[in-house]
Amino acid sequence: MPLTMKEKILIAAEKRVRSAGFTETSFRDLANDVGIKSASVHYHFPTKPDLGEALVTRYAEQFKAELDKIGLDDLHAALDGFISLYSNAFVLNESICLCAVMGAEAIGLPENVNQRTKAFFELNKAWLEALLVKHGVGDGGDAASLIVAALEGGMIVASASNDRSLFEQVAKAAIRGIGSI
Amino acid sequence: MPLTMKEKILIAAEKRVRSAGFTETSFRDLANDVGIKSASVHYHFPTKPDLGEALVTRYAEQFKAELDKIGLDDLHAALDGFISLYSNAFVLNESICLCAVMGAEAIGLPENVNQRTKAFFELNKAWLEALLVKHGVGDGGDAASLIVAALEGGMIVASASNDRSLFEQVAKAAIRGIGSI
DNA sequence: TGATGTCTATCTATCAGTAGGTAGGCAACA
DNA sequence: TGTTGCCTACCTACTGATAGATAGACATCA
Repeated sequence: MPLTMKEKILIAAEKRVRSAGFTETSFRDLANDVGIKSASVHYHFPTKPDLGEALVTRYAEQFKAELDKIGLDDLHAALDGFISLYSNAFVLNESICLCAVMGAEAIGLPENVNQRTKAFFELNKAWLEALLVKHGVGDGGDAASLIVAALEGGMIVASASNDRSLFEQVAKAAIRGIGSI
Repeated sequence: MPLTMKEKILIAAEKRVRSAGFTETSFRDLANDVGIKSASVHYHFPTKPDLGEALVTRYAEQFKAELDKIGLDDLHAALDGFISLYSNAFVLNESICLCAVMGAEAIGLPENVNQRTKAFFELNKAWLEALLVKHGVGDGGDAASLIVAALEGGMIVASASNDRSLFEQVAKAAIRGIGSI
């Protein structure tokens, strides 16, 4: 089945938002990307908050699908898999996690978008916490929060510094610190 | 000595950028904030990259001045002082760390701004690393990177979630994890 | 079968508002 | 007199959003 126009717009929007931010992403740019006019983008997403909400919802769903593929039996393999998801989401000079961008812009963003962003972070923490509890490591909650925050923050520091190794350093340190938290 | 107009503009700009982002901050808004016209703002900061660079430079200098006030002899007191700086920088629904915002927008920002943002992160890591080394804790570098990333990321997650306690949870977990990293 | 109505997805054209930036003038002050 | 700091007035480009039209698909009904 070929992509629907709605899906094409979301793909283009994700790319732009993850590299330039939500506010900097315009309906005209997206229209150009997919080969229609900006008025037609408004047909699919009446307002910008509508677009933002759909974008984060879709991102979280895809992320969840990837999480569900990770086996939980081997603690270290699972943690490696988790970090790989973040690592793949971070391409130097191209993109960082959609929700890191949305989170940083949060204060000026519509409430419906922030709610979806919050849900993304909760999804991640819940998955991690379940994994840690299953293996009797840490107290669960705190370690999970720390890891998610460190990975998101690590992406931002590494992106601003134009140095991918900074993200990898943070990711490794986060894993190594587990158990003592 | 009363504030110079340049200083007033920087204060207004910092407030706006930290709550709404750099791209969303306009010369007109700033002019309005300080009671002059936008053309006059251009007199002090010819272009937007000029403004951004001055903004981050000033922020880093002020942060460094605060860091220098923290005594290094007591490890835990020093860590508490460090985290307080971040904690004070984070006011729910009002502002997060300037460099968290700049870092998240980094890909679409002028290079001179990114360089200053990078310098801010390096400043923080160097201070932390020196503290940890002095007390023979951790291997220094990795733990310092993890803490900075976690604090920046913690602010973003907490801001998007509209829940300040998330930041505090991350901050505590980051400190507790020290030594094992 | 053919006419009628409705829905989808797009178009053109336009709106008011705002963006960053510039030219040139004016007044205070060293 | 020259510099500083601000002004008015303007420019071009772009923003999100809307109105109104249209072509084609499909379904209902005489």
